[in-house]
Amino acid sequence: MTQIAKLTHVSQPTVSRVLSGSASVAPEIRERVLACAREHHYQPNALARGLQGGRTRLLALLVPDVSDSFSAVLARVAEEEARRRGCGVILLNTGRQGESGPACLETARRYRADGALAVSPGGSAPALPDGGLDLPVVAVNWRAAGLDSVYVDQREAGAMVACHLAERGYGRFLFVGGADEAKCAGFLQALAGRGLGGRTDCVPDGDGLQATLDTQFRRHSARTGLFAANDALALRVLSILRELGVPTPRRAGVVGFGDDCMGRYLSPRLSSVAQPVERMAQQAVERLLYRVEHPEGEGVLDLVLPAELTVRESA
Amino acid sequence: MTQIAKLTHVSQPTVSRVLSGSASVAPEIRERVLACAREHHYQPNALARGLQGGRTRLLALLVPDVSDSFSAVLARVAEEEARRRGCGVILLNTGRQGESGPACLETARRYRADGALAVSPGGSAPALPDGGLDLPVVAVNWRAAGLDSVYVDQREAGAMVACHLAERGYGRFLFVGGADEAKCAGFLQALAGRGLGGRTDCVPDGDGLQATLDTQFRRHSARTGLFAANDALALRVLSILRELGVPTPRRAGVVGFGDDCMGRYLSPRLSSVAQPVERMAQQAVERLLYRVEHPEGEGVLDLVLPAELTVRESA
DNA sequence: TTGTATGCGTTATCAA
DNA sequence: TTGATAACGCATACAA
Repeated sequence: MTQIAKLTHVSQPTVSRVLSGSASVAPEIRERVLACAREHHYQPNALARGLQGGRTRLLALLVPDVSDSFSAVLARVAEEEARRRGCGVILLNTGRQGESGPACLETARRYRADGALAVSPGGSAPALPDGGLDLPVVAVNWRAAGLDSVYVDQREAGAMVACHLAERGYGRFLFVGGADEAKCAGFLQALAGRGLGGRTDCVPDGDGLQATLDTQFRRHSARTGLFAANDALALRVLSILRELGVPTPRRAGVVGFGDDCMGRYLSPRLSSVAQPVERMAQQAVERLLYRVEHPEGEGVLDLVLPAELTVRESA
Repeated sequence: MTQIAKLTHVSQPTVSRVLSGSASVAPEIRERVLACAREHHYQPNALARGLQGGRTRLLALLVPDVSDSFSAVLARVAEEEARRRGCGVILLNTGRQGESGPACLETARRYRADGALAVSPGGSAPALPDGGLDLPVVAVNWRAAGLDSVYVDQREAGAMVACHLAERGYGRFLFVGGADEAKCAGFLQALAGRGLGGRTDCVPDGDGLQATLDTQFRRHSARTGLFAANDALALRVLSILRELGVPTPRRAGVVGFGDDCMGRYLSPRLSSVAQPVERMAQQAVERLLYRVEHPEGEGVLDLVLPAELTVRESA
């Protein structure tokens, strides 16, 4: 700006006023300054702006691992939306167990991010520090007490899957994944509600999965509906069932979660719970920026978006 | 720092010297300052640092779309590596055709990023501006003339696939994807080199894919080897072949690229070209930081990493 | 409508 | 070893 000021024979603040449009400037001066700025490819220094004003127009995106497909889509949409609104996004991987969470938050704070979008590892644990946050945070895909949250109700999603499988005539049910997940609870609860509680089981992900499923299918002859915690896991399950010679969906029905593994091109085409990731990302960014602009706003957003069960062939 | 200076009865520059370790300070003062800084959860202001020194310790990551699996993995590894070295990463989606490239670069420049990692849309087109860059850039996954580049040789990968398919006894060959891609050229060239040039064809991705493949398999009875430009496309191809009743891998062999769609859990398990994404990311970050620290360094890095063909059942 | 002066939080340069 | 002072690029308060 100082450069441009000299070249156009005005003061630096005047250049600032022209470029930021913060005050009215004589038309001829305005033109002269704008022309000069363009000619010299002037780009405002966001660091200086952030230092002077309180606002950096930088948003932190905290995800356990961007390379999982939910986070990846979230990252794309959130960044695009943020950029559309003049903000930059600083990406931070907190680790699958949230182990790098503290280090990530430190980084976000060093750059004085105006706010943060936070996806929780495991979909429910915090990964946020003990002390109160000193910047606005919107929780994405989990419900954080006292924090704005945008998420789908995984309990309900689990229940939805349970109903679907029950209606399809499966008489036994397996949840594949962490027993502590909300969708597992919803799944089991809904089945119990239908008097099917005794016919359910929960099998953990891991190397022993094939053996576990083998045992299950040897022991029980009933048609079994399986709900996998995510699509990648659902693929493994399908693969295992194939090896075990269990016909799908006749003997075993499989439903995935996330609808992100190209399910419609598999064989059998994978039924899966689809989440409105794009909408979550947009809503989260919108809310975050609202918070940034209205620091003393009250009330906590609790936005529950609906998941949809995409029924294909696998169940 | 000014705060801490007052509380510890020293000057602000002394606090700076303690916290940045840039000069020696009397042990007792050092301890006092450090204790005070910890107590008050002091975090250095990266904006001020960036403004004063020339370095922001901010890296820009330019990808066409973080939600494609290559970019997603790259983003994770690059960010982790960057953070390990004290740098933040600002994420920018340039668009599948690179349409937002200019806007992204502007953003990167506004934040005075020390350098950028750039993945090209389409794997070969630039997405970089006409004028010379004013910041160090490392091209990832494509070879950029005059720029440090880290990539796998897609021509060679294509040739590798061609050899594999030929050896497996396929007598006709199809590349599915953009005919302008390097791997397509390598694929066709290798086949021509084996005297099989007349038995090849290139079919574009798109809605007409099923019809095109149908025609191909009606017209030619030879066993056909197909090479898909990426794994997602390979899945579609497998799905189409299934509908067409073409047995895989007997009548048609399919090889994907990227090895990212859980190929080992499909049926048939997908053979695919695996890329060393992690190594590319690490090497790229390392080189970029080297450039940042040695601005006048000469020579251009041209690091070609080997791709590997993971042979499974589909071909 | 414009210019002068000041401050944002750091690091660097100089003296003491 | 320490402190006073300036500078980075910008926005704002105030005066003209």
